Amino acid sequence: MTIAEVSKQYDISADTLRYYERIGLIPPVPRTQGGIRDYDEAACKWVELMKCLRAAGVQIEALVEYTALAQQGDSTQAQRKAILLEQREQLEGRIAEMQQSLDRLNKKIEWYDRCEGCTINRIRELEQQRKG
Amino acid sequence: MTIAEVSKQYDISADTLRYYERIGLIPPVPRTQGGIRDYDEAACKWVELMKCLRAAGVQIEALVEYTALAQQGDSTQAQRKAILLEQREQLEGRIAEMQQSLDRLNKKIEWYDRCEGCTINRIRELEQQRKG
DNA sequence: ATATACCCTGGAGCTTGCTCCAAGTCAAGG
DNA sequence: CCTTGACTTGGAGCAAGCTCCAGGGTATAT
Repeated sequence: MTIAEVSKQYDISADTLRYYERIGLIPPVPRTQGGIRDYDEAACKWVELMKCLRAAGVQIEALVEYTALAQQGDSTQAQRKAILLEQREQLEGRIAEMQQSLDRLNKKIEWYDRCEGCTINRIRELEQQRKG
Repeated sequence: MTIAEVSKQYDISADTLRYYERIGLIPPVPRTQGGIRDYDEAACKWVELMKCLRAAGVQIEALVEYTALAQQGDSTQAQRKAILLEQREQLEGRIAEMQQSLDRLNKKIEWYDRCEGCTINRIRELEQQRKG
């Protein structure tokens, strides 16, 4: 698969794919004898995993470390697992935080719903600003 | 309340608090006659709300717009509500995406659990790389 | 009054994560 | 062979969101 095809399939720009490889977020991609990237299935899977974890806000640094360890083979399994556990914890934390913010947002929206079209709005708004 | 106290209470740097006011993410904070910020309850509430929504990844731009509208009074309620609805939708989307990534991460971790301490690790790792 | 600690503004600098570009190479059609 | 278009690298540029700093004002204690 060429970089353009992978780019299209996973909706990641070719520049970003090259960038990811450059910084070690994905392992070196196989090349044709002419030096052109030729993504195999393993490379594609890696791209897809990284896209997924990056979308969740996992820091590139942690993923780079994970990728580097994976390339060093078997003996690094425990370390790799530790990274995943750490990232899972952080991700769970972020999700919980976002859930709280969502609740907060819902309450704000409910308040707007209740006051819609009512002439006392301004007073309530002032109250809102003053005590909650 | 001085900026240092607010900074401590909400765990936001004084620089960031000034920055937020500068860009209009929070409305102008009351000042002493000497020109020093003196946060009142309304200002603190605003800080707290913005901290919450920012932590959830809501774009500063949308929050700035919301704050600007709020300062224009009553007539902007519908617009403010529209912003919140839009941001809620985006937030729900991000949470769902992160939940998927979490599931993915959990599967990866389970795989490490299953293979822990087993000599066939390397083979499975290769299989993993090749087909899953 | 002067030392010390905190506050002010405006603007420059930094980090993360891309994104774009120049100059050159590779590959497939005519 | 030559054109056309996609691919290559290294490095510069960019956007968001802070973070830091110089130069100066304020406030409180001695």
